Amino acid sequence: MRLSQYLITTSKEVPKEAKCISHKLMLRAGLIMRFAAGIYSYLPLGYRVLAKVTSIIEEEMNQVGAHQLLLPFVQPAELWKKSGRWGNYGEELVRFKDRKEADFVLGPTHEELITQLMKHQINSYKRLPLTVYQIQTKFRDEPRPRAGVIRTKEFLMKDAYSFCQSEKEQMTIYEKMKQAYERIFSRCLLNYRLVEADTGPIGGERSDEFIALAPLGEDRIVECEECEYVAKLEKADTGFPTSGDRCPLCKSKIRIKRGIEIGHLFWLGEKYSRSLKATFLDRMGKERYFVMGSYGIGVSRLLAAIIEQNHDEEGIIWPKEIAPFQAAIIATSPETFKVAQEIYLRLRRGGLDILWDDRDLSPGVKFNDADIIGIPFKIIIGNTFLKESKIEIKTRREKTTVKVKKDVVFQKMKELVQNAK
RNA sequence: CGGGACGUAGCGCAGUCUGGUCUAGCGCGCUUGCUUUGGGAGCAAGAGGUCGUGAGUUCAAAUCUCACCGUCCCGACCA
Repeated sequence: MRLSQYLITTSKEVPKEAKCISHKLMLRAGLIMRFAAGIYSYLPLGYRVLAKVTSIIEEEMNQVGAHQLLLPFVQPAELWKKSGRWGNYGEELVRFKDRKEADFVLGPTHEELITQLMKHQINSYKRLPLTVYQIQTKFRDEPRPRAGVIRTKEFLMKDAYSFCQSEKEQMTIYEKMKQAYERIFSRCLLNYRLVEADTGPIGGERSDEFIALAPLGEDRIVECEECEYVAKLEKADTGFPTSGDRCPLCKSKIRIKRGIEIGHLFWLGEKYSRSLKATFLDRMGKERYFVMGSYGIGVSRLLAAIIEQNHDEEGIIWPKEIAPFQAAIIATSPETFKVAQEIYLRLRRGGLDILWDDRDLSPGVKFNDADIIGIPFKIIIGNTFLKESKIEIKTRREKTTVKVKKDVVFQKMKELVQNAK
């Protein structure tokens, strides 16, 4: 991509609305723009990052045999009345009437719809177990959106639903999904904890949450300094502990930490299949309710969590799998413009995703832009090239530099990208 | 929804207390030209504002009063 032809607007100054690091950096790097409280659009650069995260999630979901589909965002209220959530989901549920005065909701989650879908699609145990997922915009009319993209009214979510014939089968899926989540969050370079949680308005019998550690997080967890013990603050075995209290398991000191909820697993059991009368015929020809699970990842929120844990003074430091571009090419003098172009074309032909900063600006501006955006490598063609015929490659995260000859830049870049975090 | 802060150019701010000097100013960014080119360059010339909205007080309102709208923070609530 030629930067001069791309929609990128970075900023030295921070809009005063932003208080937390990820929000500031997302605005400064020009990833998002706010239209109302908790309502954001993603600019091309932000969308690229969102797409990278999305594709990691898709890979891992497909890996565990989940099938991607797309449910409607606008949902008939009828199903919500059947499940009982029309009455008890609360004001977060946006309701409206169409021109014929029929009730609808904007989907905050999709248990009702997917259950209804499966009720019609599956009627034999031979087709089970089955897991499906979608990546889609959700709407929840939050009383107080906050911290940029961490709590918004409209957000991108991956929601998966599993349908099984028994609790035992459901347990297997639940575990597989948990492992898939662990791989997803590791690929995002997130430091997270897995804790048991409340089921909330989704309901069901148990739930587990993935919490990315971050000081601005809304969730509090209790963690032992020595042993494995970790729990949500409100579910801790010792009432309402404070830092320095004793671990209920090993009596060492515990710590309170804050974090952002990035993923949630729900053991739904028959909650929705019963209320929507979704059944299949088992081996004995007997009608049975599906045993269900649902599994969410806040995709847009993930970006904020990743930035909270991967940044420095200069800006974002994207993990290589998430970076909008793998490298930025920067020519620091007019004489090296042609060489930069040549390298850009070479690397692009080789399949690397490159941002060529071909703007007529001073080098400092280009360095700073590449840094705030968080591009993992800067390929610098300037004085060093004119003097030593060498091209420099600087690593964003480790801040190291290597110098290479022009004709091996592609090879070296492939190697660096391969080994990068 | 309770408590607090804020709203002046695309962004960051000054001016508001004590009304007139404001035909509203500064920095960044933007446009044009020339010079520059290794960590946010220099000079020159420019463009850009219903001072959140509405009503009121006054000879006179960015400035005072009231109402409303919007934004952010803390809390409650929630994924």
